[in-house]
Amino acid sequence: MKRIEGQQQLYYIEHNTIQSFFSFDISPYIEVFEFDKGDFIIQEGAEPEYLFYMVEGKAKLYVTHKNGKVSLINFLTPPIFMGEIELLNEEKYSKSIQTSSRSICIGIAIEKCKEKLLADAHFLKYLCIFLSNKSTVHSAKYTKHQAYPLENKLAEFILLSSHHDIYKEKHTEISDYFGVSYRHLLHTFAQLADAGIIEKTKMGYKIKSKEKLQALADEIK
Amino acid sequence: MKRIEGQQQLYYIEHNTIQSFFSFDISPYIEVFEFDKGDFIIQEGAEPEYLFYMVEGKAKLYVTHKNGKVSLINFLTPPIFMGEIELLNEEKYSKSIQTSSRSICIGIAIEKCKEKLLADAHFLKYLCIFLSNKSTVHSAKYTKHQAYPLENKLAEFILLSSHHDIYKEKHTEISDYFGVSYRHLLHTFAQLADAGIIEKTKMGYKIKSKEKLQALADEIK
DNA sequence: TAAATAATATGAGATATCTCCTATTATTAT
DNA sequence: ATAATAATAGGAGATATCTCATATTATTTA
Repeated sequence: MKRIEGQQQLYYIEHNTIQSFFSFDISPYIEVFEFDKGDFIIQEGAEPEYLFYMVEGKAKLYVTHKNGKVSLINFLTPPIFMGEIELLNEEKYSKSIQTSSRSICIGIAIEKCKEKLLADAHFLKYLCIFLSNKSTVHSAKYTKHQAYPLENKLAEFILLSSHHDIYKEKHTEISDYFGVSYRHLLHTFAQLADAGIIEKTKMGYKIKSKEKLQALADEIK
Repeated sequence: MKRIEGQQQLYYIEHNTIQSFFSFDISPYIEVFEFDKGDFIIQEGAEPEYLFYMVEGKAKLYVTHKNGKVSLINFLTPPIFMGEIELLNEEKYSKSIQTSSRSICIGIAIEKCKEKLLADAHFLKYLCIFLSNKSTVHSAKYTKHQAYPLENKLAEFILLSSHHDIYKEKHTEISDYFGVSYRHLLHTFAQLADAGIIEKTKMGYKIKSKEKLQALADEIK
């Protein structure tokens, strides 16, 4: 992680709509950070210092369980706020956020302007909408995940994350995301391949029948 | 469902802190409703009319899946806002809320004061905190549920919902809540009974070993 | 460039959970 | 009070998913 300053810092601030969320001048309170691939933006248990707004890159939200199991809760893509929960409550970070590619985040120093933020109706309204959407998406995902077997959820996911009919995500990551074992994920891929719906190639999995994949995905609400 | 008016209406308004969430006089916009056991406060697909604040009673939040399966997402207990998501976004209700006992809700007519609400920093701050807590709880529940077998989650639930070491919830409801089949829930109860941890009586299940139950629950993060 | 680490792959057997079926007992509505 | 409906109960067999073990192949790091 490193601070970005000067000309480059200005670039990121001006090319993003960060100011539009606030009704006061936010510039005195912001810093721009660059995170390398694999860096942690936020670490479970650490003291919150910044409200982050990711403008470039890709990250993953994790939680660690007592039994050592790690759950990948979500993929985070810009533009997105991170650490807003800790802004609202006096708590340490309860989850980790790790980049999966080089990322740029605008950081708003919490200590310096928490009070201003929490009195700004414009910002709060935006934050409410953000939180409520998050809650909707989350709740949909949750009910889905408990009501359908992996085959259906995977079909939906393959359709969403493939490019030009090629799927090439990391199995280790995706098994975490779905909260299933690596082994079972592979089983399910093999199952889809056996049914002639996808095919394994050097490049990744090739979608052979979008219709059948869609039919499986459509069984989900 | 029936409107409560006059003296009784005043009672409910004054004995609750509803005014404290707003920085303007909310009284012109509110009505008090009484719902009988089993009534729907909110129905999936209906047009949002009120932001509800439940002050008495008990309710359940449901979603219906395409495949007909119904998931009990949560138990709602006062004081709690309901329909706040639909206040923030232009959407129909996406879930149903059904009372499980006679309930009293204060309803705030959305149409009449949506704009005032969304400009009130005091209310918005409270709503942000409410939404963020909801999100935290929800996310904890979600990751828990996908990382542990029913036995552990049930142990935790029995400890939480028993009174004087007697557990007596409806199996049908609880199997929905955990998103498992009724059959499997019974299996798991039988399993705990076989292990001598609980015992079935006419009154409900009696906890024989709080320690063992706690040990099972403690395996969860 | 060798060694270490992470990701992929697959077999075998165990466990958690599901569906379908069939009875019995409470509760609710006519 | 009777019929209808909802809740409880448990058997049997299927399926989804897990754990553990073991190789092979990429990718990263010293």
